[in-house]
Amino acid sequence: MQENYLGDFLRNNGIKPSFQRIKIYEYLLQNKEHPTVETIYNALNSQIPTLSKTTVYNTLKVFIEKGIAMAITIDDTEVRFDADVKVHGHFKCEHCHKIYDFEVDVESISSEALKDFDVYDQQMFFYGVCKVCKNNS
Amino acid sequence: MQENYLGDFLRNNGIKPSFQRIKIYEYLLQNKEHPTVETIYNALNSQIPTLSKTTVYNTLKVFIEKGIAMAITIDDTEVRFDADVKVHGHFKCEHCHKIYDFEVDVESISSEALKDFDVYDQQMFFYGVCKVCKNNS
DNA sequence: TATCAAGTTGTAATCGTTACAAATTGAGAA
DNA sequence: TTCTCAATTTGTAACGATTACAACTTGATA
Repeated sequence: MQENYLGDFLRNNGIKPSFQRIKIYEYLLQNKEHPTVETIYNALNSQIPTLSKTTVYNTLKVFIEKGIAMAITIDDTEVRFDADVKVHGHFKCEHCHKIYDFEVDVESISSEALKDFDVYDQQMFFYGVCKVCKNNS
Repeated sequence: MQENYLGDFLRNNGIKPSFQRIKIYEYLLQNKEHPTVETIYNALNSQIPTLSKTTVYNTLKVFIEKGIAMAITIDDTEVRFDADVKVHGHFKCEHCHKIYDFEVDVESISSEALKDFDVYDQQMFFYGVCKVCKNNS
């Protein structure tokens, strides 16, 4: 998890490993609660005082293009980001607003109706009340 | 599909059936390609010259609260709307930008990880290239 | 050390959405 | 019918996340 390792990882994915890019990717790896641009920017601004929010936007865009991160639009007022790019579902608790990951059996979803379609990406967003909030009410 | 029928339907769902609300709901029923606010507004503005875009926003919000429509945020640059509120998936073709509905076996998705969660809503967004665009390239 | 492309930064612009106050509508009461 | 009041509609202004853009900085290479 050192910067060398991250630098190599970025390079292997066709991304020139600048200091900002390494730090942003490192943040995504260490903070799996699907942070927003705002959250990432605020968290890193203390380490990188010159950081620009535009850089955060640019960098996440590069990560997504290169396939090492993905955007989670589970809430239409904010875009969140996730360094876990394997197919999995997201559950948003409407009470505590926390977002949970959950496993999905990909095969079982692929519908007969899509058999002649090329599917490159899948997003599954569930909404409701999580176990913790259910028990506390 | 007359206005009387729609009026009763809205009333039965706790929505006072104004002229604007009937027309907007009627539009959703007749145009199943998941229109945006902009599209709905432009389409109805000729029939209802005094229509305000705010009314379209307000009305769709009411429809969603009362459960007779849902928002489709398959693309983070535009919110689309659908009067079909039963659980189903949406596929967006990145080539022609058309959005297809597809059936989903709800039971097969509900994950073990969510067994103690209350799930009120489910969205499934798939992205790729549709059959038509595949064959044309 | 010079060069130049790539990356970063800050500001301004964009645009979908929401807030808000005024105008309109419509149902029930008098 | 006319009055009243709450609900609905309307238009404008404000908001805020994101993007455009131009200037500045960085770092690899010659």
